[in-house]
Parts: sequence; C-alpha cells; structure tokens
Amino acid sequence: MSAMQTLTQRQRAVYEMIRDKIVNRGYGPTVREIGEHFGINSPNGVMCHLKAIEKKGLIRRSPNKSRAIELTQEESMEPRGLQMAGTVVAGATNLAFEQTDRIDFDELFERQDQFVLEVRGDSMIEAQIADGDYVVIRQQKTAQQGQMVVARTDNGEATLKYWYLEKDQVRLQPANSAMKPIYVDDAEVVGVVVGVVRHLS
Amino acid sequence: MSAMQTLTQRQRAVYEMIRDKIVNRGYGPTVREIGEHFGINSPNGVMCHLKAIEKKGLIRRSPNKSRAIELTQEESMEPRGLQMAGTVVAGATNLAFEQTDRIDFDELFERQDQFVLEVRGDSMIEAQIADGDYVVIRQQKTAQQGQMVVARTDNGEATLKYWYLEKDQVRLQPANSAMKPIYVDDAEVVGVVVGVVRHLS
DNA sequence: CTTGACACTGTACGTATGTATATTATAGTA
DNA sequence: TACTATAATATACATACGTACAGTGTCAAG
Repeated sequence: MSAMQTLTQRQRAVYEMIRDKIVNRGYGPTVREIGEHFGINSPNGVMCHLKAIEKKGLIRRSPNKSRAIELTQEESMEPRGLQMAGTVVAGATNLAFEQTDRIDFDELFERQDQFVLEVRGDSMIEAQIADGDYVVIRQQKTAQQGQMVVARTDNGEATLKYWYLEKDQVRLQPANSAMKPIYVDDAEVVGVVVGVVRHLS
Repeated sequence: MSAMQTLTQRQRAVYEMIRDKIVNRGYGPTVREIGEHFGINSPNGVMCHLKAIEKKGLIRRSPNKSRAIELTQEESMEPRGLQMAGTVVAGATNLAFEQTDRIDFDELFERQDQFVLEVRGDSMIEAQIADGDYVVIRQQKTAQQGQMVVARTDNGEATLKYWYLEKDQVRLQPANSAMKPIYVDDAEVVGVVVGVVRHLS
C-alpha cells in the first residue's frame, strides 16, 4: 500500500492542494491559506491535517517556519509513458486495458551511454529496419559475431551492418539480399543497436 | 543578453542561493535567511538585492508574504530524450554530435488518445514490424484505404493489418506474402499505427 | 569635485504565521 | 454502550518575517 493510500479523503485533498501550490505557484501555502481554501476557519483544524500527513510520511515540516513544507514523494507523479493494452497477434486478441501496465520509452532507452541515429537507405530492410527509422545505439568498442552494429571503417565512414570478424578482415553484412557484404581490413565498432523507433506521420 | 547577465556578481550569488533553496530544499529562504547566508546583518541589505533581482525579471514576489519567491526562469533544465548524432546511411556518414539535436521519444508519442500494443506473429513482417515489437496506436474509428490499423472483427478479435474497404466487405491485408488476406462482412477500426518501437536486449 | 549606483548597518513597526489549549460534533468500531 | 479517530471551532500568544526610514562607505563616471 502506497503512503498515499493511507490518507483519508480530506487529508488527500489537503495534500493535493499543497502540492499544487508548490508545483504550480512556486511556493507552499501557509496554514491559514490552506484553511481559507477549504473553508476551515481555525488554524488548528489545518494543523491536525498537516500533522497527520507528516506522520504518514508524505511531507516534511520544519518547526516555526512559514510555508516550510517539503514534499517527500518527489517522483514526477503523473504516470510517464503510454498505455499498454496487451498484445496484438496475427490471430485473435482482446484489448484488455489495465491501469498498471505502462511502458515508458524513455525509461527503456534513457541511458548515458546511448544515442540515436536516423537510418537512411534500405540496407537493413530484412532486419525490419526501414529508411527513416531511428536506431538507438549503445556505445561500446566490441561486438559479438552477428550483432547489429554501427561501425566506422578506415576511411572514417560509419555504417549500420551486421558485424562478423573473420580471419584477417571484417565482414560488414547488410540485411538485404540485393546487396553484397563489405569486406574491410580494419573497422571499429562504435556501438550496438539496442532499439528501433519508427514514427509514422 | 539574457536576464541573468544583467545581474551584478553579488545579485547573481543571491539569486543562485535562492534557486538552490527552492530546488534542493523544497521551499525558498526568508529575507533574514539570505542575510545570514551571506553575512548581511540587515534585512534591508537583502531587500535591496531582492528588489533589484525582481526588477531585472528573474524572480517574482508577493508583498507581505513570507518565502514567497517565484522563479520566473522555470525551464526543466535537464535535457530530456536521447542524443541525436545524425543519420546512418547504407554508404557514408559521419557522426556529428551537436548538443542541440535531441529526440524525445515520449514527446513523439505521448498523447492522450494513444496507446501501445505488443505485436505477436509475423503477419506484418514485410512492413518491418516483427514479433515482439511495440506498435503505438492512435485511437480513431475511421481509416483510409491501405492504412495500417488495429481492427476488431465481428467475433471480437483484434488484429493488426492493412485496411481496405471494398464493395460489401472489408479486406484485412497482412504484410506477409505467405499469408492470405482476411475478408469480413464487418469490422471496426480501433486505431491507426503511428509508431513502432523495438527493444533489443 | 560631485553624482549616482552599489552594498550595506541599525532600528523600528506591524502583521503574518506557527503553535498551543480547551471544546464540540460525527461516525465507525469493539 | 463506551471508545477512538476524524474534523472541526474559538481564542490566545509569541515570534518569524516583510517592510520602511535614516544613515554609512566605496568606487567609477561625468
């Protein structure tokens, strides 16, 4: 049970009001401001709520300081990401929405060592990567056989291909049967593909 | 010249201190707290700075309210999204990082009327949508000929296909030459595909 | 040399504000 | 029925806090 759930209805309303002031106005309310907002005519009426909310751990206060209310639940609160509605199969599926199932693309990809490239050309079309797609790359200097990588060759060009280290050379294999592999004496792995994002109109 | 630049050294220091308190402590300082922090023994010494900073537009204050300092430069500061490093072509490319080029996947897809489905099966493989991919769906009840949609058929099943409205029936066309189109008397559009996201290990 | 911006000191005033105590009313629970 | 938690009112008090007024010292510009 989250700390939020332990609040009574009234306490929750007070908490939301405090949060709103801090987030949207930039500074917290006074005891009497809270009272005025809810039609509570006594400062003590509000004090009880504040003490309850603080005891339940959602805020922290410093004695004798005006507007000194800190929010302890400093998450972004509003649910990030998009609604997950299940899976869609070639065959049957029902769309069962559940509030809890959420996916956050940024959470999926947001890492310090990752960056994005926009794909041009159809060399990886058989790996379901089309012209205009974005690929998310994790920076690393090595790759395993057959991994999809961004590689930089001798002449300084970077390309998106499957990586195969062979006897004395590197084979950069496209995922397009109309194209031929590139063989180079030396190539450097820039990073490996960890994601693909396509945005349609 | 940014508003920040018009501040004197001392004013800047005061501003930074205020900002620090609001961001890191959760609520702003009083006039005397600022004074104490900088060794200014008179409230009025601080008042002069506050008036100057407010006149220069970096903060807003409400008269007679304690700690009522709003920051007007309220950017979110930490850059969201992932680094955009350019495009990767079948042929040549150089990776030119620029701090300004950023892409935010959530910004791309975050809308009230959109949700995500996980794809099962290879029926859309030739549209570069593979098993395990996530498709972002924009909810709408109509679709144009040939648009990729999630459709619900008579029997309540939902499926991801190209949408073709024909004479007396609907053709749900897979993007897989090994599969045959589905013809149904009636089908309902749940939404159209606006994005695809693939996450590799 | 004067002027004005800047950065203060020192004092004082009024009130905005947090806190405490005593009391009441309601509703659910043991 | 008695008891406890919740949600208030009403009053009072001390002080934290914003604000105003009268000065001081420095330093660069005119």
